[in-house]
Amino acid sequence: MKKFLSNISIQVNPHSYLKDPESSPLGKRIIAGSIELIEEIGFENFTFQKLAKTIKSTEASVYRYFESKHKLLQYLTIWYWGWLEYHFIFKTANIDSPEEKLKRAIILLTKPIDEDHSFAHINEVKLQNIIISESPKVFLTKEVDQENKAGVYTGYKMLVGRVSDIILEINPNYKYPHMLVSTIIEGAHNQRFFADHLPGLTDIVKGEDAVTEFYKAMVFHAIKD
Amino acid sequence: MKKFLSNISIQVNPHSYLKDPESSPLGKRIIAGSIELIEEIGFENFTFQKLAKTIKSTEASVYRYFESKHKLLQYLTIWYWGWLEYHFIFKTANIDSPEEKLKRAIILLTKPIDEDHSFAHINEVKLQNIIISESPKVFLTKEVDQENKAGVYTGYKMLVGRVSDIILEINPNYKYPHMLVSTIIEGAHNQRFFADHLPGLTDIVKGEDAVTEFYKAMVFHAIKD
DNA sequence: CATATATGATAGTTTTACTATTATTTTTGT
DNA sequence: ACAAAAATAATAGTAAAACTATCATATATG
Repeated sequence: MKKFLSNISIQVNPHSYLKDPESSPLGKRIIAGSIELIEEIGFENFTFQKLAKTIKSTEASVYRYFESKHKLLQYLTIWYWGWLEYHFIFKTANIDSPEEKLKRAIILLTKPIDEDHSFAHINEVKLQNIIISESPKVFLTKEVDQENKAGVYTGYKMLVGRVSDIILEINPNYKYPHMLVSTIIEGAHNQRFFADHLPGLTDIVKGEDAVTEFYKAMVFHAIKD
Repeated sequence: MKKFLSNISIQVNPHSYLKDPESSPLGKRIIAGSIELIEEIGFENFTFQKLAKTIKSTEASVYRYFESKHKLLQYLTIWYWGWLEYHFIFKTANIDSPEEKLKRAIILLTKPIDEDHSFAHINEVKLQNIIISESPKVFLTKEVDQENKAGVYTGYKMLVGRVSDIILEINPNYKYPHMLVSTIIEGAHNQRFFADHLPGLTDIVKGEDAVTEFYKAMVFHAIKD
C-alpha cells in the first residue's frame, strides 16, 4: 500500500492547534519529531524543550503551533481517528455483505498496522503505539466537556457511528452498538498494552493474533439474538 | 451494609508509599483529603501543596508518606483492587452455581457502588470516580515494567485471575478469560466516563443500567460455545 | 521523665510550562 | 530583483510545580 493518499490530507479540528502544522516544514518537523520523541520517552517525560532540541528548533517556535503538550497529543489522536476513518471507508467500499464489512472494521480497529509512509512526515506505526499508551490521557481530564463542545471528539464519534451502523444493518434490534464499538477500540488498545507490559491481564496464544480473534468472536456473539 | 469490615484492613503493596498512611492519623487525613481533592479538581491539577492546605498540614509532611503524586494515585488504585477482591469473595461465598457467581462478579465490576463508610477515612463512591477517570494513568507510563516487577499490579491480576477461574468453570475450553475480564473492568470504567462526558460513544437507555446489562450479555454470549 | 519519633514551619533548588523581546532569515507580491 | 511581511531563531525571563533540607516543636513510648 504505497502513497495511495498522495493528494489528500487528514483534516484536524483547529481547536487543537494555534497554527496548522501541515502548513509549513517546521510544523511537519514538529509532528514528526513529537511522534518519535513521545513514543521513545513517554508523554510524561516529553517536553517542548526536548522536542525543540531534537528537531533543531526552539521552544518558542513550538509554542507558536501548539499551546501545550496536551494539545499536541490531542492533535495526534484526532489525526489518528481521521486516518482510521479514511481506512475504514477504503476497506469497506464496494463490499455488500454487512458481516464482511464488520469483520474488516474489527480487523482495522484491533490489529497493529503494518502499512507505512502514506504520509511522509507521519510514522503510523509509532503513532499507533502512542495511541495505545497515551490516548486515554487526552479525554481523561476535567477539560473534556469544553473540548467536546469545541468538536475535538467529533472524529472519534463519527468512526464509532459508522461501525455502529454496520452492526445495526446486521441486527437492527441490537441495543448497544456504540458501547460495543467503543469497548473494542479502547479494549484493543489496552490488550496490546497488557500483552507487552502486564501479560497476567490478558491471554497470549502463540501463532495467533489473540486480540483480533477475541474481539471478532466477541462482537459476532454479542450481536446475535 | 454497615461497618462489616470493622476489624480488617486492605493490604497495599509498600512500594507505593514511604510510610504507611494507615499507620497514623495524618496518614489517614492524607488519604481522605486526596480522595476529596483529586475527585474535585482532577489528577493533573492536584498538587501536594494544595492537598497540604486542605488537610491543614504541610507539603513536606505529605512527602514523608508518598514520594510523588503518581505514587499516591497508585496507592489508591491498589487499595481499590484490594477492596474489590474482598467484595468479590464476600459476594460469591457459598454460591454454588458458577453462572450465578459470574453474574455477581460482573455486577460488582461494572455497577456504580452505593455502599459507604466501611472504612472510616475512605469515601468509596468518590474513590470509584477517581478510578474511572484517573486509574489508567497509573499503568500507562514508561515505569510500568519496573512497577510490575515490584508487585504493584499483583492485586489487579489476582482479581482478574479469580473471575477468569469462574469463566473456566463454566466453559473450560474458553480461550480468552483474562482478556474478557480485563476488557469488562476497563470497559465499564470507560463507558461510565463516556456516559457522563462523551455520550456519543455509548448508548444510554433510560430506566436501565445499560453498562451492566451490556457487559452481562456480552460475557455470557462470549463464553458460550 | 528522658528519648525517640512525628509533624510543622520555613526556605531553598531544579525543572517545567509558558511569555516577551529583539534579531535574523525566508517568503511573497509586484 | 527587491521591499515588505511573515516566520523562525536566539535569548531571557516569570510563575508554578516538584521536590529536598533544616531546624523547631509537639507527641508518643519505654
